Amino acid sequence: MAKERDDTIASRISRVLADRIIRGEIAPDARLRQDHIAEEFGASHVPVREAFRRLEAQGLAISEPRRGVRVASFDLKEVREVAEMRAALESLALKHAAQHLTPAILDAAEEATREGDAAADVRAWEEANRRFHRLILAPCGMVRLLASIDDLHAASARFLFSAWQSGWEKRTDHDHRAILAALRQGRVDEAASILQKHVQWIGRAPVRTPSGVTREAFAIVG
Amino acid sequence: MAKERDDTIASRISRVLADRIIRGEIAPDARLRQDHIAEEFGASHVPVREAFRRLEAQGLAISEPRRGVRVASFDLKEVREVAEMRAALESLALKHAAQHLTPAILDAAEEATREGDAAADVRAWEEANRRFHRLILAPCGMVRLLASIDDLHAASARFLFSAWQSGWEKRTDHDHRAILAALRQGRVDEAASILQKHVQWIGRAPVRTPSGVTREAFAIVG
DNA sequence: GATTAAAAAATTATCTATAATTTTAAAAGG
DNA sequence: CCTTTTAAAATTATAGATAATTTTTTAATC
Repeated sequence: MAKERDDTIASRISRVLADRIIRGEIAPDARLRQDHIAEEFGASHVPVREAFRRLEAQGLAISEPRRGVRVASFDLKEVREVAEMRAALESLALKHAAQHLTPAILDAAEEATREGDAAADVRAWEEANRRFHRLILAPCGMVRLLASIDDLHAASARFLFSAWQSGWEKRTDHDHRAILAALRQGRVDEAASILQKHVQWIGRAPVRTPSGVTREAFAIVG
Repeated sequence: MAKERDDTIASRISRVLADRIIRGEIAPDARLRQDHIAEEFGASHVPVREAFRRLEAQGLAISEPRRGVRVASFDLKEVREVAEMRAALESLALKHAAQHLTPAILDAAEEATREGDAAADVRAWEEANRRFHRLILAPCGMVRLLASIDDLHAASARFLFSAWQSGWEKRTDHDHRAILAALRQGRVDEAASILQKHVQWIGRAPVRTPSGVTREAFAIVG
């Protein structure tokens, strides 16, 4: 088994912290204390601080000089912002990816859609959904664009896990199928157009806060 | 004058290095040696390493574990990629900014256009051009989107300075004026459409390499 | 009892020092 | 003379220590 990756301690810490923030294990506005994290990972704070800079760049943490780092908070406005950015960038990526899509890739994407439909919880659905998008977009081969889209997907997942802490109901993803159908027939613009609307669909879910109040939470569900 | 900003040594170093990379003072693929940089700034390598992580996130540097950091190289493909990303994101920003644009802002943008037309060298033109774009886009108030656009502008500037090391010729920016005219008349979609084509316009310039060979360089000139 | 002031504790930002790795230079062999 | 091997220098990555700042706690005052 691959025990040691060729990566640094800092990148490992940033990956684990990013994951925790996305999954909501660390709450928005919670402080990220470098010494505590360093101790947990059996490292010094130097790599921890480097990890912080990366989380900052990904929009997952906010750093204030001399006052430390805290988990970035978010609101409906930012959910909308991420949705629109995803719509713009993913449709761009799809237009370039289209010509490189093979039947095998489209089949894999269809399989991912089926897995998403069958998913029993949010986490499984998110994984399958992200895989679908990655599959049809990656062939564009635009490194920078794909990196930006990945960061936006991380933000999306965070919104989603925050809104649907529990109670996921299965549903058939008609958009994904319509996108695949259009791509199979070479109707690229139509596929991009469906994708654009698809990722802008914002779902609502009731959320019980610790204080017992029930408020409404929003998230991108595409 | 403001002697000390409320920011950290790491952010100061990252800003200075970013500037140098953008201006082409440090060549693509050149190694960034942490101890040397630390010494130059009278600091230790801890803040230097933090600065590296930020440059990495901005796409200005590439880090390979245990092998150090080097200035990111780029090619025509990436110039195109950045142009397309800018087209997608800037038109999105403009659509949202439009409703918040005031006559004062549009006048300031027109002034920036005039300054760009009158610019004697690339650097002055780039500064004015970036100001124009910032002015008409910032009112969208979408923090994340604007941050992404800023990073893309940095990349654009780098391409530009690399291509036009010398020999800038003045030209009247008809696109900027057409965009302003459309915005003044409330024709937002038309303005966004012109902007979209505008930033995808890729200019060509002959460049003499150190070895004496003359090749063609490409850059976004919008 | 709430508010302000002072002291203590915790935390950040940075530097100096050390081990591990990579790059460069030199030497040996074909 | 070119290739491979070995040794030296440079460089990265990390740890441990220290000064400065912020936060928390405790005490004092209104």
